[in-house]
Amino acid sequence: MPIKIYNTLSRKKELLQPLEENHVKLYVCGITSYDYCHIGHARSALVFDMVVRYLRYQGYAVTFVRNFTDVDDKIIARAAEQGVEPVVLAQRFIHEFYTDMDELGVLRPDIEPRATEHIQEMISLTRDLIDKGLAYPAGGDVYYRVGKFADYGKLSGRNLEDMQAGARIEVNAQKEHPMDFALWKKAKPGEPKWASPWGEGRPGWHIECSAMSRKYLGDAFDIHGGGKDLIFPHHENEIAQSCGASGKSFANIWMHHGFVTIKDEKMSKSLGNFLTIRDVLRQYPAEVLRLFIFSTQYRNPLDFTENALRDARTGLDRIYECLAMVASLPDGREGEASIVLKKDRKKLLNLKDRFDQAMDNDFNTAQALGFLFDAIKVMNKIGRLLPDVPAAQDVELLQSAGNTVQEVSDILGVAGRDPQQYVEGKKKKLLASIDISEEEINRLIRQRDEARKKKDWAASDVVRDQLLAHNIELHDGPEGTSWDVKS
RNA sequence: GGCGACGUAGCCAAGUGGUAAGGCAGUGGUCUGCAAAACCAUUAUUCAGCGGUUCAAAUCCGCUCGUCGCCUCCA
Repeated sequence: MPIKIYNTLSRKKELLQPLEENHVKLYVCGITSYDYCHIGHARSALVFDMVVRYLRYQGYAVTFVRNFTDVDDKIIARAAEQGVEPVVLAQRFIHEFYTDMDELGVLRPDIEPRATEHIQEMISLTRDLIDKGLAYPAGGDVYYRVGKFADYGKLSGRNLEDMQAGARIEVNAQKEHPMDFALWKKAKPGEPKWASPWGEGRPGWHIECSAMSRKYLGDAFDIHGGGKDLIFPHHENEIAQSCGASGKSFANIWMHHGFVTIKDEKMSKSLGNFLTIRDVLRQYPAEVLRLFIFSTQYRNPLDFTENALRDARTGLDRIYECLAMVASLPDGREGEASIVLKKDRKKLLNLKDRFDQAMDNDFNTAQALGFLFDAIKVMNKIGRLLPDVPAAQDVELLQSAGNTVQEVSDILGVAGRDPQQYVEGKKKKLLASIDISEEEINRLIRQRDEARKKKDWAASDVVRDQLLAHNIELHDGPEGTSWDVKS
């Protein structure tokens, strides 16, 4: 099945047709490492993690490059505040980033280039642009001449005139045009600097992605991704640089994911409404966060609420509980009649196809999850209806559906733990949170049983309420009374 | 001011021309001494509003209202 991806450049869904047969080359803009990462960064990492996993599952070889911006104004400013060297600060937060990514179970990209290790490539790209008349040095800086690049504004759907009308850009006397942007910045005292044909300085932000994507993926590659906020100016400028220098096309498909919002407003440092990844991970396991992120299609905004996270946790429990049920199924017997309805059997057999279809349609994880939960509902129903000696074909159906659930969950990076251990582990964790011993619970249950035998319901209910006060709930079943910690 | 996205049940969210997936919550049922839990079933004559195109529209077109984003560093 062909995979369709929404391309920001054409504003349409397009067929993924890799330049190289069966090999997808993907470049994603990574973080500027000067602080802990927030949930928005987690969405970016998780979305592309899912994309890479899905493409590989569909048989593509994927070369995935994601950079680190480790020299930049914000890093320099923050380092100065803290009285450390910028490189030290950048290195520290790259380390913190890895801690978060590992906790989230994000697969490492194949190549993770750092800006400071590619200064020569940036200088040479800048020189190419000057040679072509697309850039000019001015007072130790080098600027890109946007007016010379005909397609400038094509990605973000703007033109130079409109942008100037509402521009809040400080006028820089050195620039020929207010929208010209820096490829190279002259060093100020005390800042990190490298030698260049234009004097000591450091690269501009946009040039690093052009230089590093060219080095590792070539002039043209398949997919370039990032958050919607990078469309302008970052990606627009990358296109101007890369296409300008190579005279060829650059990335074929531009993928941009939506923001994480809080109370429907973009999460950002300036608004002060951001949550770091570790803030959230303290309260919810990574798999819950993943399920939350994938509960909406990647291009839509995603509002962060306690309620949404709780829903995600309930959903994760459902997946694990279903898988645990399948794992504890008895052996079936050949020749027994099936109790499974034809339409339910079909639903289970079609799960993989439906999942793939949703994912092929611009990675519609929300729809894919809908199909997954639909199948789980059917599996639970069958599991409950199954007689003590079930038909072999019914057991096989559930086991095969369980395998499919496991397989598609892996693509989303959820349900990676042993389901029976998960269910037990959850119980243990709840057990640790109660203030009563198991002996005491069992003693009270025996006491209640005595009362119940005498049909002394009042006394029986007193015990039940007593246990409930300790968050213990009782289940009276045909085989006696069991108990659970209320979640 | 320019450009763009979005508006589907109490909440979240699919659906992109053929008569509204899924989840959470709610309601009913099974079970129970009564409960709880679990499971089963069920929940939008209707898709912000108004017009238009069409045999047929949540889906296409136009206008209105509302929300958000980009135009400055930002995932």
